[in-house]
Amino acid sequence: MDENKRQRLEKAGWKVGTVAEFLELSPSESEMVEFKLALSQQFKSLRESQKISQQALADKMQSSQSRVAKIEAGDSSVTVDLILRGLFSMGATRQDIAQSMLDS
Amino acid sequence: MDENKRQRLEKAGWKVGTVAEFLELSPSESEMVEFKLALSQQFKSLRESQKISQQALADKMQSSQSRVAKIEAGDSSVTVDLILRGLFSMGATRQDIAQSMLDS
DNA sequence: AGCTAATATATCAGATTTGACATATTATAG
DNA sequence: CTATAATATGTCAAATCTGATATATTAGCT
Repeated sequence: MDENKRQRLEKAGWKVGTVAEFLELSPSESEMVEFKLALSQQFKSLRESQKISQQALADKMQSSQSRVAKIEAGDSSVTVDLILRGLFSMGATRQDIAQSMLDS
Repeated sequence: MDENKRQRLEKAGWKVGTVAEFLELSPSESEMVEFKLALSQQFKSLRESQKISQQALADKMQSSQSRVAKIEAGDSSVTVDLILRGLFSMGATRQDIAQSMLDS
């Protein structure tokens, strides 16, 4: 956001800041959120590249379609463990995951 | 394990196989275990390199000394999320973690 | 338009994980 | 050896996460 816009918004009574500030996340909490989001995105693109439905993937990873949808939606009720389980179930390797973390 | 030893052990009535086979882990489960172990090790060496006690780290990451010990012991009751929380609390970056995953 | 597969969203009981705590064991220093 | 700090291990109630289920919404097709 440019400085002009920020000043206009603040003059109009809006609190302006980062998402992390708004949610009152500590630095390490922010990192966690970003990390999880990066994994979610890798998860979604990997599934799409394999052209399988959420249901098919759910079966493969022994979960449910709704959980897969939540993973891809970045739902806060999803753990990194579950996302990783999915990635590995799709055949991703440790290297794939590390590489994608470096890229994103 | 070399083939000779395997044959001797099997003759003696021992089941011989990988840890994964013994624990009846699917390939993706094995990957998860390895992944977690790699993170645990990074966690432990990072803490030791920073020369802080488990208790001090527990305070920093808002956990408890016993949980930190369990993380470093590779206890199965520990999630990747918790390990990551610790790593980020110690100042590790996404890049640090990815890099260490590639190395290990 | 309709039809249908795919995806999203909400809820919840059961399962798992957590921090806290107690206590045991192991280092490390004097 | 004896303190004592650090680490390990076990337990458990409370918090969190999960798969299942139902249902809503969207996408793709004729």
